[in-house]
Amino acid sequence: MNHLATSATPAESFRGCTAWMAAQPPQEPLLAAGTVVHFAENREVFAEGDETVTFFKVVSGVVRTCKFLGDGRRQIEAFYVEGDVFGFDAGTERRVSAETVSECTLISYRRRNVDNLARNDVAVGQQLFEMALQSLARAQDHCLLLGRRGAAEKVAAFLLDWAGRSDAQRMVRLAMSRQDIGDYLGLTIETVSRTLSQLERDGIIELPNARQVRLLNTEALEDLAA
Amino acid sequence: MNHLATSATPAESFRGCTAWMAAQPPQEPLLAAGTVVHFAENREVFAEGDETVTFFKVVSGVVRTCKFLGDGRRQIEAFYVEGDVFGFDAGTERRVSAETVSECTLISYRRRNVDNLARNDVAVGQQLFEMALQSLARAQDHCLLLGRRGAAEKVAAFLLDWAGRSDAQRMVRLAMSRQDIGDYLGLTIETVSRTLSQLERDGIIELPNARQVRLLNTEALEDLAA
DNA sequence: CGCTTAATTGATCAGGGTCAATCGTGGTGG
DNA sequence: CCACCACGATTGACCCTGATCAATTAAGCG
Repeated sequence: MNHLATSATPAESFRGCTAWMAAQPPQEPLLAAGTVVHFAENREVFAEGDETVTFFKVVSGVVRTCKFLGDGRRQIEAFYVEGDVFGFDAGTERRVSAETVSECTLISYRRRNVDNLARNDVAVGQQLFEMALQSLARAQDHCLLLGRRGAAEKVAAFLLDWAGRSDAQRMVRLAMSRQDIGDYLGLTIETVSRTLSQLERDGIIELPNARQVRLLNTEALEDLAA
Repeated sequence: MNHLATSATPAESFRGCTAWMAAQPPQEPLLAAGTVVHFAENREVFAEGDETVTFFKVVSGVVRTCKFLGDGRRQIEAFYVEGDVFGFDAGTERRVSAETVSECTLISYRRRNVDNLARNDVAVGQQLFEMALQSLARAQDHCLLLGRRGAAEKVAAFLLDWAGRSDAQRMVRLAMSRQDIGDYLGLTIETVSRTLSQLERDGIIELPNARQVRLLNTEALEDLAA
């Protein structure tokens, strides 16, 4: 069932030093306390079906959450980068798996501790709620992408999304493989590759190497992403 | 922009009697007060871009939430039936539109009133949070469906989903048109229709009429939905 | 420097979309 | 009461996008 390197036990990648961030700004009481954990590339953070006892904030690296079909087909729900929070789930059981795309440093929060926090501070509950709605909005956008867009539109939207997260907006560094991109967009690696090549031939992007994309004509991309 | 009958102003369909449900069970303090509103079939409840001031609970009828692309392509995010709550949104602006599939009775709640409630009662915040996570889980399942499943799998999953909501689980009554089903599953009406016909030819379902489906072989459906 | 794995490119195929004709049904009015 | 109409659903013929299968190239890495 597990398609990842199985050598990564939680214990191995765990660097369990509790991080008390006393200097945390007051608008983030929620994140005042947590445990720093470290993962190598392509490791499982948690799996669908696991009991939900923690959630995470990304300090560095990129995380993907995904679901699997019986025959191995995979749908990546979302990518999370520095500052993003993931690992909320309805009920007590994980509805998605989470895996590291690159080497990652995360902060792990015990759900129960945060529940206690929320009991004492309504603002914390408010903040949790907002983060859940944020995830919901992303998932809804993703549905539109998956259900109603063609390959070129999907890839264009994907590039623009990552350009937005990148500081040097013209040069996008992709942390993930073509397989990851395909599984996020509901395409095969071949189609992703061909579409990128076509965009390059059209002079809309440039591909110095497989993991870097220079956006030459953002407007054309936006037209495609419509 | 508005593809629906434009004759339905909020005022028209509004039957603004405040509903104080004193006998409401204690586990639902959130829903203790609201305003009953009534809508005809195929009317807009709210539109993408509207300011978010309310959310809704379905008393009777079916509601769809959806997003549109510039050229009219539509993706239905979810259907809501009796007891479901919809209309949460991150920020102050609607990210989806909501429309009635059938004639509907809803209860409308002012966000602000509920915020006040939540300030006094942590359990209310908790409940809001759970409902948001519920929506998130549904959206994630939907992404997997849209991104990684074929037409037959999509239709089978759809039928099973509605069989679950129906009391007479063998006989599923579809409240929505083929167009709605297509826009939910990321298919055309023709493909939906063809797939249903094929399932009937295979002896898996029976179609007494366009809006009713009898499930003859649930197991085969579940195999398809995998 | 060869080995392994990821990415690209090409040839072919199939699932689902598009366009168009027909069928069915429910509503309306003569 | 029934003929007609309008609209939704079904069915058929054909096409196109993206998947599949296969070969080649490129890029880390020991």
